[in-house]
Amino acid sequence: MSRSNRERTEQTRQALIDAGRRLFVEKGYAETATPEIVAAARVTRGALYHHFEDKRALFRAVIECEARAVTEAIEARSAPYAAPRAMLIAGSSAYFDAMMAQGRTRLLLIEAPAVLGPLASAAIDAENAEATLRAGLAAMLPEAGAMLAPLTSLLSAAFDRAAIAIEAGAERRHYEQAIAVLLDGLADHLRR
Amino acid sequence: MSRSNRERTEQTRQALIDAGRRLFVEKGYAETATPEIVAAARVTRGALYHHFEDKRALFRAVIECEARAVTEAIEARSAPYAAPRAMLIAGSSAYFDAMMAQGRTRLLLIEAPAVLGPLASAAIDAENAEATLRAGLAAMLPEAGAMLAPLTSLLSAAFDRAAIAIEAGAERRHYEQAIAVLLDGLADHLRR
DNA sequence: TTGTTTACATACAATCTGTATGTTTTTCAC
DNA sequence: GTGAAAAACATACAGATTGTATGTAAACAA
Repeated sequence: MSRSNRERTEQTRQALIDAGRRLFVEKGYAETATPEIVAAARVTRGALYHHFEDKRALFRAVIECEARAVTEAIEARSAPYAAPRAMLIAGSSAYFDAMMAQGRTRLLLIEAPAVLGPLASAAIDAENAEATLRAGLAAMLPEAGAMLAPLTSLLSAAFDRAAIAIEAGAERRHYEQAIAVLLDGLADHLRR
Repeated sequence: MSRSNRERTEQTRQALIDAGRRLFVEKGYAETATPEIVAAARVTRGALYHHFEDKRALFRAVIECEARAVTEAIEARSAPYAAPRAMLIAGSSAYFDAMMAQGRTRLLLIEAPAVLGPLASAAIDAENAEATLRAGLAAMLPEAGAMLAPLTSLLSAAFDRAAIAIEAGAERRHYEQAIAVLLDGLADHLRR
């Protein structure tokens, strides 16, 4: 059975990304060795280094994949709503759901900033989940003005921390309430 | 010149912590090799592994040192005030000042969670800077009730993100304003 | 069909980590 | 003060890892 080059590449890359994801989640980036990854993906290290510049590049591919998945989940669930506040509530709920996928908080919020650097990691976030939040806040808080960007950033951090806490076993309801209080307080306060 | 064992230990440990700090800040934990650290500290690897169980233990010592320094700075600057809100404002300003020490955001907020794990890292925070914040919030928001812990956690995350953004070049004033708005909104909102 | 490019496979060099095993100072009991 | 014991290193080593260099086979293009 002969595969075209495009097929081979696609399948090999995907196998590496899948295996990498599993192992990075399970043991973290630093403790996962490339021989282990390629064994799980049923390829050789030669294939890995042919398709990715180095181990970090594979990790980056995994991260971009995950970030995209989260964004899509959020947008799908907040799209049905028109009112800014309803969109934000639905979006935040979708965010928490999406982040419950095995190990996502670890990958996106803990490992990625350390491995890719805070700037690269922030850039990936900014063009994904954070973009949705920013749009929602802009609609809900037209009076925010120059503070929109900082507020988006701070609230995004709050969401992230909540996701980590929930994954660590905290009561999700409490954190969703706290987020809602934060948002409503903001809306109240800026409206004067 | 003969040193007592206590002196020897103290000096060697400190030299390792200082050198480690410098290199971990400069190149990150993963890219810093122990031969490099001991060379900078003018000791041998034998000394390193005599005083610390492994490379991670040295890193943990560095982190605990930094976290303590931040806490002390915050407490020193918020102690003079009595009113909760004034304490929080002074404390947050002190926090940003303290976090401007070269590389502290990288060490405490980026590397530590990845190297020590989010739980260990959170535990260190909880008994340091976050404890002060929690006390301040409890005084400022007596009606928070069961939401005090989650709110503390979320606001702490906001502070951290702000520190990272400021280190990355963002306008500090904007972020301090945004934090103030968040806090005041919270106070407003919970007061009904 | 044949030359070239792509997609791997294998072998290798350079490091790095933690450990095991020496050696030299302190310390402590007498 | 001295000798034993423990602490504080120093050195050597085993195992493992990363990225690269080089070799091969399969697809593609002319």
